[in-house]
Amino acid sequence: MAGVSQAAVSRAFTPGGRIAEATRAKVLKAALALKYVPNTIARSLSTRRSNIVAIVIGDMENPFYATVLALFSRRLQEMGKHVLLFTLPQGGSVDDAIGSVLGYQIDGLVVTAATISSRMARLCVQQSIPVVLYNRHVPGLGVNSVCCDNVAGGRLVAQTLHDAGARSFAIICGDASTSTTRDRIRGFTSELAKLSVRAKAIMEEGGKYTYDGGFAAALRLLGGRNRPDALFCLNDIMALGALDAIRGSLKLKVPDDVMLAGFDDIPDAGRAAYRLTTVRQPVDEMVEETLALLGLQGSPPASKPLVRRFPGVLVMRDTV
Amino acid sequence: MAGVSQAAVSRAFTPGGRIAEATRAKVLKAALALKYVPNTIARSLSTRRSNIVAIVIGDMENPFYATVLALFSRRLQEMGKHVLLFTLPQGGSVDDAIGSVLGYQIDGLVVTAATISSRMARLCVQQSIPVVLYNRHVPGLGVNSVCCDNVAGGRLVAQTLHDAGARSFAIICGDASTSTTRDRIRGFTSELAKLSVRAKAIMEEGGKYTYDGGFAAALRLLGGRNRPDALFCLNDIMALGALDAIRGSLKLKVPDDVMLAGFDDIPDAGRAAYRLTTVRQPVDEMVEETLALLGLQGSPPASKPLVRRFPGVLVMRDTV
DNA sequence: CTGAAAGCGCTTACAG
DNA sequence: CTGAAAGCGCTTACAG
Repeated sequence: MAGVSQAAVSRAFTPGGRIAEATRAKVLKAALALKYVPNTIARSLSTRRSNIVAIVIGDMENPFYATVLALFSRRLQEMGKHVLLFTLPQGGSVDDAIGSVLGYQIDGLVVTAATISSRMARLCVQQSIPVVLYNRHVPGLGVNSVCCDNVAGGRLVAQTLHDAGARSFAIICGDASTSTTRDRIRGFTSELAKLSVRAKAIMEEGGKYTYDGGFAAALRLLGGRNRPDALFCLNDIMALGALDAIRGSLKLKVPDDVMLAGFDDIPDAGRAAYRLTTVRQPVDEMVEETLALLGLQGSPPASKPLVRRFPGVLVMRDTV
Repeated sequence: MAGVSQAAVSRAFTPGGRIAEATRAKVLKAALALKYVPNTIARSLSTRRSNIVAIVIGDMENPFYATVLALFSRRLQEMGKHVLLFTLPQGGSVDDAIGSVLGYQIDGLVVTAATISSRMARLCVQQSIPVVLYNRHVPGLGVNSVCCDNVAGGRLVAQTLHDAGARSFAIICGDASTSTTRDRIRGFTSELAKLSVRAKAIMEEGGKYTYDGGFAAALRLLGGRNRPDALFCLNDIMALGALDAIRGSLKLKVPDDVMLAGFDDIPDAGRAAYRLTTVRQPVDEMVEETLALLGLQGSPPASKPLVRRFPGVLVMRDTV
């Protein structure tokens, strides 16, 4: 209809393509009339780049990751990338979800609230797909990591609680196999050790990193006698559950009867109903760094696997 | 390496492909050794199906849509589909986001918390891409809709509030141009009219469908004299904001000083800190119906645009 | 600036 | 059950 070659049409749709303005105009006009839309799939096959970044989210129930997803999505779209989303069933394996995605010639892979097997990591490296683990670090996996400095965050909480007068403590934790869990606990307990709090004065309960888990853990921890002065919830969503249990079911006062701190700083945490003292993760910077490691910010993707840690900042509110 | 043709390899990777088990085994073994993964892009080009469903989310800040997204994502993955995610910048146009996606030969498009232009709708129809508007209805657009029965939901709230003794009312609403907004208001006011509440006894304030908007609207509505007996917040996230404003800033008691109801039933609504009376949307059924309309549930996609409305159910909690 | 042609990596009638 | 070959709809050196 425009009377030009296939190559010319291709150039007309390529930003910066070597084509006369007049020709481009003709092509675009015809395209409009014909409602022609270039086939992205064919383009990808030809160029060997899909313009797709895959994001795996391990825990969509946690508002923290919903926020992170929204951020990634917005930035990636601004950069002209498309995002392929994978959510994991509770305890589901990333490998299953990802296996199929390797065929997409994706430009990058970000994995949050989950890890990948070393086999999968090797496959990605081999296909030279840059991958970054967001909020998790697995030494020796050979992929990039972007994390909050969880050890330092744990220390911060310990200091804060101790400064506020707490001398006996409990931790409500989640999946103990993750680096996130271990690092936050380590920072917390090692700092308390420095402050000469004996390890046996620190209880521990599992809260599954969920609201309900935090709720139940608080009940177990504070229901009997021998109540600790302060609770460190390893993430905010568990802290909300704990707070609701403490105030609603246990009828205790926070921070008078028991103090409590979380980690993440999700939107809920700052609201009047909770006003949770917590450690804020600098998510904006962390997202940007992730994009950089993916090679999406001008500079090429890291050749050696890098791990970036960002300091969290303590947000003082009303639960300590 | 397996000593077979390209066609045989293809068949080996096709579930139900006509190939001898022994041959398939040979191919798979070689593939493993070579770390070969079939190129999905090429496959799509060849079959003209991408196995991709695109989801557009207008408002990722609202936990309700995060929940909906999680549901869609899970179900779609179970069905072997991949999901391409588009999030809209505040007030951003779907058309921009979607324009590029038409090239993906997607199997379907679901649009939530947003609408598409009639031009875009026509393009989709023309490319025979099934589209369903989730939680929105635009008469004459020519695409499917899956909605909560918002008019009936509004009525339900009106009855509930009136039964509880309220005689003067206020609505905290969002974007007035959406069907969702109009329908909920219409149901609410028409039911009140039946109960002989005069329209002028119903105030209205904008809350932008956000927490902060609801918070500010509650302040405006209840800050002065002439306080209404009850508030209908058109969605839950605004209701949470309103509740926090009422209890935290205005120091009023709910439901004694003022009653309040929301819409959606997001996870927060049921928690001890809020215990919000609201209308629950039957999201599971709505998601399944959406998938069915997309032609993903065995039956083919609807040939005529359909609109499905699902009744919401009133969840009585502590704010009425 | 423009076009002819090869090639991206699959799938799938068609024969055998 | 298996293979040779055409075709999916683009892009991109290569010539001109």
